[in-house]
Amino acid sequence: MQTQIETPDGVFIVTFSEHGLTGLEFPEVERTCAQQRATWNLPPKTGRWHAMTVRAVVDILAGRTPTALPPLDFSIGTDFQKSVWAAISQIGLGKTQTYGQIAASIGKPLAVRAVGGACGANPVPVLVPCHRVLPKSGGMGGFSCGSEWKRRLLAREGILFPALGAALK
DNA sequence: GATGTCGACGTGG
DNA sequence: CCACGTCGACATC
Repeated sequence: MQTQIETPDGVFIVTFSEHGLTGLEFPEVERTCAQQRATWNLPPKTGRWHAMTVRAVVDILAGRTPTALPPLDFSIGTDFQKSVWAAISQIGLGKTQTYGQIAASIGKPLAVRAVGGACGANPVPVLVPCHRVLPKSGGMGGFSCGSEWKRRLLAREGILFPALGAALK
């Protein structure tokens, strides 16, 4: 089940399963009306999730900690990915972790690169703040949805990015 | 010090 | 196999 949510930053597209939120996409250049699916069309349960998602995303975009999150359905991921995502979800707003720290926190200090992979596979960016995971070296690392978004998200949380000109020291 | 190469990890193509 | 949203160690200038 797919629907959209509107924010000051554009229209995001979210996908729900029986158990919760399974996907979230950034506003893209392509914005066809084909996906128009009014919320009134959704089952009550999903409608509520939708409302929660809207509020959560808007809050985060505004740099505030969301009061409530919809249930997230990670069942689509592998065990490894689930543990990575769980670890990432615990990063507080305005804080950051390195890929290495995430790897260590799930008991696989060497699987750093694999963490990067799991981040990229994260179906629910923003809510699972994969953008708060930075390379130890100080750069910004990559971002599947476009590094521009990563930078913007971080900026909203008060993490002005040194890179992109200014050195990281 | 400043670079360069390499191995380790899980997933998907 | 190979390529990634990496890191740290070690080898060489």
